[in-house]
Amino acid sequence: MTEKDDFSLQDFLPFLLNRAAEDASLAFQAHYKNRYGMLRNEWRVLFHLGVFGQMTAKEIGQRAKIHKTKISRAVAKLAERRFVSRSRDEKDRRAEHLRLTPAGEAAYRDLRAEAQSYDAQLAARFDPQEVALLLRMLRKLASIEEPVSSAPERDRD
Amino acid sequence: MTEKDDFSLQDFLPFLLNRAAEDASLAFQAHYKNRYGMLRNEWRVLFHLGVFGQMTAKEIGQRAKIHKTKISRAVAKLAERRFVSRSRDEKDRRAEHLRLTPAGEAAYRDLRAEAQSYDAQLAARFDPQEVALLLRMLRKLASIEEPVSSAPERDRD
DNA sequence: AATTAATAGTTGTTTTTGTAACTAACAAGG
DNA sequence: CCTTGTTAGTTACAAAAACAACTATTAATT
Repeated sequence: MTEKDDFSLQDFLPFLLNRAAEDASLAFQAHYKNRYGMLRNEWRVLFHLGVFGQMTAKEIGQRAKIHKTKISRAVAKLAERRFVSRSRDEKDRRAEHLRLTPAGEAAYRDLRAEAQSYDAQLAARFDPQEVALLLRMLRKLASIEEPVSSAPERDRD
Repeated sequence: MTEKDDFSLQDFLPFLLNRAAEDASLAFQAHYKNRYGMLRNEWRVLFHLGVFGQMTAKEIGQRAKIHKTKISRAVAKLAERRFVSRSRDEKDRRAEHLRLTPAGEAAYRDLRAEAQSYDAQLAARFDPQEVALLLRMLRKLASIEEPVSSAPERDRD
């Protein structure tokens, strides 16, 4: 319609990123929410443990940039549902090592499969090299270091 | 770190998009939050009114894909602070036309300037044609129609 | 060793959000 | 008109997030 000036909301990156994130998350959200009653931070913690194996809450927080309060509550919920188990570090008894239980592993594998197929579905809407660029740009915006798989990244899976 | 399988969180679009959106929104958020005590939905409503002029809550909701409840609360807050004024539609007395007050216009212009300079700052981290592609992809993911430039305008909804 | 500072994680309290039920106005069919 | 259905917007209540204060343990300073 008639815009009053040259500013366009649809070109404003923070706005667009939030909208795209919301829309793109919706379908996946339904899975972890309906199937496992998980919250956003819970699947994030679950996935970090699934991908990286044993970690402390602090390490998850650093890697995912999630505040310790959120991690703590997400872990409490996951532990209550026997998806993660905790064990104190003997050297530093403040720290707690977290890992998935077999039930947690199962949930992770299930959701990971969903994630992969959903991701493929999203990516299929674009050319592969466009997707690669999108990922690189998003990682840069999110201050996530590039995966150091091999030489300068070119292709992914 | 040693990943246990071929799944990578940093390549998972919903995750990446959320992370990028959070990070990219942080600096701008500080402005509307600290300067005007606004919430996310409040600046969205303010911007829609600033960009498009008079609108009803329903129209804002459709355009921004924000639920009417959120709009209602955001408008109530903005009206309370005398940033927007409301007037009933005489033909349909359910509908309410919203518009910015002079104070609202001033806040909008101020925040718009912030938005533009912040956006330019973000965009400067990439090549212009990369940014254009990013915007196009994000709009597609967010189901936002392309801004009318070459193609004839298409009326939806 | 005693004091102070720092760190890992938790808990409590206040805001914000999400969901659904609600009111008021209009619309259509009988 | 009168029922039934729809729409615009609000409100109430439950769920979740944000922020800050707290405990327990370790590290640093004197």
